[in-house]
Amino acid sequence: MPAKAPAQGRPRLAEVDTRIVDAALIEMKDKGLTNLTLEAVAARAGVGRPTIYRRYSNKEELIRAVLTDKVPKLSLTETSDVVDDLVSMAVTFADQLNKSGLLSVAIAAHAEARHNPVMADVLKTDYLLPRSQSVVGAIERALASKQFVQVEPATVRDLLFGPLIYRLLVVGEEVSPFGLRTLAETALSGIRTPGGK
Amino acid sequence: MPAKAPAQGRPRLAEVDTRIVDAALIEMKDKGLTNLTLEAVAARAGVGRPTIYRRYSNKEELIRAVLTDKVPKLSLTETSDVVDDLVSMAVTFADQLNKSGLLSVAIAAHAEARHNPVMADVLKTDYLLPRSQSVVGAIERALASKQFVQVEPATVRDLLFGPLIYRLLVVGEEVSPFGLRTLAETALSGIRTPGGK
Amino acid sequence: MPAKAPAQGRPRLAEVDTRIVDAALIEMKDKGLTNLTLEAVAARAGVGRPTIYRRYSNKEELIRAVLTDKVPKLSLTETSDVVDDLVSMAVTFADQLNKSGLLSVAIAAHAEARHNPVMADVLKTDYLLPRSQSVVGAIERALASKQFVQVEPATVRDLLFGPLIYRLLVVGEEVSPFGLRTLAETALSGIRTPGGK
Amino acid sequence: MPAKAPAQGRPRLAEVDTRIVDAALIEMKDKGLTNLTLEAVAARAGVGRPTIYRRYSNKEELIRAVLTDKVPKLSLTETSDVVDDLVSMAVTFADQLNKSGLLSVAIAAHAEARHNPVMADVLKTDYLLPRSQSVVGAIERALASKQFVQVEPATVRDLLFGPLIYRLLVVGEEVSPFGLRTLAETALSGIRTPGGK
DNA sequence: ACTTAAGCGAGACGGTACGTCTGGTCTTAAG
DNA sequence: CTTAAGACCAGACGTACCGTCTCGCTTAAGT
Repeated sequence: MPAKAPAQGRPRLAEVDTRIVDAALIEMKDKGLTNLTLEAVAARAGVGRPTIYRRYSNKEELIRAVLTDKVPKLSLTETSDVVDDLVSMAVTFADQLNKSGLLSVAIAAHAEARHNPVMADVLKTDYLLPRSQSVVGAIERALASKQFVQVEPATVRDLLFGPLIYRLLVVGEEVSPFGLRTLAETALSGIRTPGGK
Repeated sequence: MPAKAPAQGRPRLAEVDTRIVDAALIEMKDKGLTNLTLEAVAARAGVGRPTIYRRYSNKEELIRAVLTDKVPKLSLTETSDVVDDLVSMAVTFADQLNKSGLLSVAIAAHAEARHNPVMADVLKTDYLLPRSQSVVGAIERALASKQFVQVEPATVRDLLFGPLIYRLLVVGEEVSPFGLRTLAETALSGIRTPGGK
Repeated sequence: MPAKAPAQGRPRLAEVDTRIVDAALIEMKDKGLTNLTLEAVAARAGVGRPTIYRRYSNKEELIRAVLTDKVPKLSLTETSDVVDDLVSMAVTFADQLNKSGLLSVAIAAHAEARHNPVMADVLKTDYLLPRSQSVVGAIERALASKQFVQVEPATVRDLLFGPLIYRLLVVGEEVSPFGLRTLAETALSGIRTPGGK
Repeated sequence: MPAKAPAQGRPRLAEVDTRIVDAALIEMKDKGLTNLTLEAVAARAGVGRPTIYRRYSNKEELIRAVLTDKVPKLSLTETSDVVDDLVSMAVTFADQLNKSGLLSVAIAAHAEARHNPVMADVLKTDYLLPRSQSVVGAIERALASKQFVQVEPATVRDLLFGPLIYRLLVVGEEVSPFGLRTLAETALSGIRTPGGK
């Protein structure tokens, strides 16, 4: 979300907002976070550099906006099988993240966050927090319905997302959604209660 | 490994090699890959910038050298319990990687590799390949001894490392080796054969 | 004269132009053309290095600007005595050139021009051409008024400036304007018509 | 003249001396003093850079050597006409200097000397001093024989060399020895005694 | 309808880092 | 001790971006 415009004067063009974020996304996918230049973003968006800075006070803020706007939401379809809901959510998310080209951006942002408090805050506030709602809810529902043996919710989260992200990151592009689903199911199989459906 | 020096003329000082790589490691941990400057590396190493370029033709090559030299080797202790060997190896590796500050460097390198064929090659050649030997060997031994149900070796790898890396990356610093071990064991529990010790 | 700024965008600060050329002049006098560094010019002018390159694409262009802006014009006072006008002009010019510290710069530029077509063009276009107007005019007036025996204008020019420049160059700093005047008059005495006033 | 070699050990190759100075001369003519690099001299001479530094402690010393070795001596042919001897000497010298390509080197050295005491000393000691012997002698003989009106010897020198050097420097390459002679004779004509031959 | 505050593209500005080149010094192996 | 080769530190080169700052112009909202 860009910094908000003052009330007076000419209003900002909404179209410019989207041109900037779209251009930034393409540039990130092309060049990576390291080699991302606002100059190229501005050129691709057909915009002056100050027009970007008017909205985002620095590169981090722009990255934040891209992550916020473009990373897929976690879509939770609630069926009778709680565990299957979890798996579907995680697989869909990982696959979309990978296909959209944002996987590497998100991962690079996490790495950057280690040395960069601003980026850490960006991630926590705009990336993880809004997404953890769905995940934690679904996990707690699964735990409550005794689908899982007694484990920490964080453990479920790590078993669910860890292998998916790791495989996508290490292997590269070509991973089928089916393979991902199998992997996620296998990862969770160790903590499923024997009687669970 | 730096570009090799010619046979003739004054030989390169080995000490300079190590000063450069050590300084680079510290700078990476301090600033992150994105904000790594060879100027700062040179200053910290007490070396002229051209002396770095004599060894590494660009930033990527230097990062390659750091990853090659400084990322811990996978130390495999062979006991009677093959699965425990695997877990120990992975936990030790992940913990060392995290504690040494190289986790974020390695992860950022993976993200970078998505857009940068040179970096992709660096990772494949100098990072993954030499380490996969031990892992693949141990996994195949575990499979052969029927400790695991019949799965792809890659699945074992992803279940083993995925959750560990994911947790360290997402959570941040403070994860105890004990917590890591529990996580890894839980991840593998789903593919262990019932009768296996 | 700096490369002209585009019409659009923020206009260049005229003050920066003068700060750069003034700083360059001081540096040239201090260090000589050989040891002139744009880094030092930029520092003295309180300006970033790219700001200089925006105006002058290289060192030669900057030197051209200094020669164009700072070398004294030939001031011709027209009295009844045409020859005295010539002498005054030459002596004043040589003395100012020497005192301003630009003598060595101009001479070094001439030497450089032997190997450097760009510099040769700089000299011809910005240094000699605009100054030759006055000289040629005055010489032709002197020839027309029969003050001189019949000689080439170029001969007059060389007799007039040659000894002055040579003395200043070879001897060094301390030459009085009076000595210069005597020298110039002596040089021309050989071509003056006997009856001439 | 290079710094003298120690008595002990392997003697220096005399051939290396000449290869260096010859290469330096060619490079100077090609590139000018400003762009002269010892690297290029060494390469052209087929010699290591330290081999040059062993003989000449810096660039100035090498230039000194070239000026000393390669600038033509003033050859004074003593005939009955003292003034004609002077003119011949000056014209021959200027013409050779020009044709050898060393004119610009010598001039650049003079300009450099303004800011560089070492170069000033080089010129005074190795260039001007050994040559002024002949000139001063010839001038004093001319003065003694009443060929000239009473003037300073320095004035004669400046009238003689000034116009020649100036013309060669300003005009460029194509000046005939005959034109030079005429110019020199004209310059001196103003101080010749009426009765002189 | 007219003022006014801000948006906008372009590009200047002081900096910082890049990757390269040279200067003068030093170190090696071979002679 | 000399030689050719080449490493070493230092520092300048010309270029690319950064984040900020004007400029001339356009565009709404509020008088």
